[in-house]
Amino acid sequence: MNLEDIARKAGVSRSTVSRVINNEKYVSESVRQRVMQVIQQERFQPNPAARTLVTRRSNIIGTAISQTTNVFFGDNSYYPMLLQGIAEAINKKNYAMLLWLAESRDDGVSFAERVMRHRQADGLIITSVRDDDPLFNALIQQDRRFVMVETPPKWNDRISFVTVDNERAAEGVIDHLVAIGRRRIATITGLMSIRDAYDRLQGYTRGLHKAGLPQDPNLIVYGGFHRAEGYHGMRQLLPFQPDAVFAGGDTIALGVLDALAEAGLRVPEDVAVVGFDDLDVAERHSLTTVSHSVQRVGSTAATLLIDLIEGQLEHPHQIVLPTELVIRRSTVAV
Amino acid sequence: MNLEDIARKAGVSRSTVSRVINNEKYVSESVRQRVMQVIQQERFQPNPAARTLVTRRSNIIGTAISQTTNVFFGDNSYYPMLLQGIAEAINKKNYAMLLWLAESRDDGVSFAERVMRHRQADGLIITSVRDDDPLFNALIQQDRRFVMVETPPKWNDRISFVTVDNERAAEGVIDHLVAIGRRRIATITGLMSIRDAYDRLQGYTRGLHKAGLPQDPNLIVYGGFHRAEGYHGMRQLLPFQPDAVFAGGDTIALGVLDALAEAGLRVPEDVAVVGFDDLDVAERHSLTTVSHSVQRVGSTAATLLIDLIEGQLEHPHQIVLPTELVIRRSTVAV
DNA sequence: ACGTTATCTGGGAGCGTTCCCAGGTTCACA
DNA sequence: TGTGAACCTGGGAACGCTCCCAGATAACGT
Repeated sequence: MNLEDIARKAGVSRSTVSRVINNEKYVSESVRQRVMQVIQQERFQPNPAARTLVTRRSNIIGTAISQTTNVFFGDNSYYPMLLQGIAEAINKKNYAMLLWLAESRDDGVSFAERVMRHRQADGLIITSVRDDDPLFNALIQQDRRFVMVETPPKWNDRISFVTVDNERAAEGVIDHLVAIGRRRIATITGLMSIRDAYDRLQGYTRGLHKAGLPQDPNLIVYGGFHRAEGYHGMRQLLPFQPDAVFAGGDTIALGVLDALAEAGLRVPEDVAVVGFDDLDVAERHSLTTVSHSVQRVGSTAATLLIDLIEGQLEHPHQIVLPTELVIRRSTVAV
Repeated sequence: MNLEDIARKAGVSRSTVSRVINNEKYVSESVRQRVMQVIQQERFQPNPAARTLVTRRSNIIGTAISQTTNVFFGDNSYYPMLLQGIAEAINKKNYAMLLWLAESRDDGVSFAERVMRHRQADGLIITSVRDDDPLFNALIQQDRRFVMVETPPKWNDRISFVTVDNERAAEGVIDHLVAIGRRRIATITGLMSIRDAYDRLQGYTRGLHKAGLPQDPNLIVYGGFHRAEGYHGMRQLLPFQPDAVFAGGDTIALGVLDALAEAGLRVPEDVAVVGFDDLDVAERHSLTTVSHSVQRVGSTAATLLIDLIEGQLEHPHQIVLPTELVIRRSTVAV
């Protein structure tokens, strides 16, 4: 069943059917009605491949999450929330989403290669990219259209991205901790090869400086975004008796709470804890955290990408979303 | 850049380039080398739309998750795990995945309509379908190829699906609870309109019957798969003093634990708790549960679908994966 | 009445592949 | 040396759309 068939049944030409389907003007009302009826009756849907072939648009955008298995799910609802946000925006614009998840073990074909190989998408959303990410580099090299969630590895003003002001937000965290009287403020960072994590550390440093507090290297632990890393990080910090810990991500903070509970320390009386991202677990654990609506980041990124694709926005375009410090019982007892 | 361009540069014909790309025989080694070199040098990749147009294959499979926002993430890592499993299988076969997530509010276009509209996928994986699911019905009506994860609403031997033997597994749970001396065994079910939940309840009933225990209607609470529903369900059960609770899903079980903790009851001494699915949270909460590797369900479904698409398997095909009762501290104290 | 313009309709060309067939060469074997 | 099979290569046709142009008809102002 194709345009020609519909045309025959409606007693018009292929072109006219195409006009009706694409809602173009210059079709008389009576003809439009007749064609519509045939289309509905036959449950006709135009072949997307043929359409894509000529328009060079698939109305599909791709999302590539280049993280290993264990990060995607688990405590970490970051990616599901991001996906949900992307899906929302996409639906609104009548696009579809192609999803690639990296695996821990790459059997032969690398993740980047796999993503690059399928070229059906009009554009890509990528996230959690490291400095040396092969996908990132391949995209640039082959001049493919993409938007990053979070800040690009090396600041590059030719890249479009959506992020939050990590540095300023982190600084705000320190302000808060100082305000509630903490002086030995530690931090456990996320992966330093991810720009956001790095920026949060910068904010931490600036916050301490501003408050006139000394920076003790013993109070900085470099880690990753996993709960286990938060746990071990905190155990490493314990001997140095911090009275507050700023975790570079909520999942890390959960690990911190685990370690503190195990050590018999009270939160927030003995140690105040702050996270980042405001994942749904944060509320459940009464965790003070920096909120920036991960879903909103996702939908913003998708909307941006689609606007770029449709030429309604100039490339590159960069968006910094606001953050908000949500104060819960992990820093201020009720 | 297309086949013809490559052909010209390599001094051969379009057809020959096509043969090289598709790794067909009847191409001399020297020509193959020459063409390959040009392809690599130009970083040529064939246009997927054109290819799809003629082959009627996109090498894309779709996954539709028709659940509202709040189920997708949160405590519930079920879907992310499923996706990861699907992604693994898909990667292996060199397919890509199109993902649709339902939203809570449908703005105009329904979820089913949206999924049906995009016809790029060679087949679909659908999950968490209710009795009256419009997507389910539309797929059948329009004769689209699909595989269900979990048992179809009404047993229909024309549908391909992957599931576990929910009834038998649930029965095994009751056997275990009886074996550790429990007599007042309650259950909180998932959504009854989802077949799996219904089957688990059947297994519960059969288990009680087999053990010669009376079935007390007060000990059955009909709910949904959310943590909050587990919590409220348990509060509803408290007056009837059950000594064990079989939750129709791990997320429900978490809610049960919340309510028990709040009521000051000990697990498992006062009340034993069992879940279903063995999500990663189960281990963290030492929850006895029925394990069936959600990831494996996902990869099995994807593999099945691809085999059906490629004609290596007859449609319909139905797979029941094994389950295993994982005993942890929520039923047996150490 | 006649141009001029807006409205409507149809058909050819082309998007970039794969598939099929025809023709040419090479090779094994009688 | 002839003959059939296997091997290799090229070009036309088709997949189902959109885009462009040409032509027909209606509407309008002078």
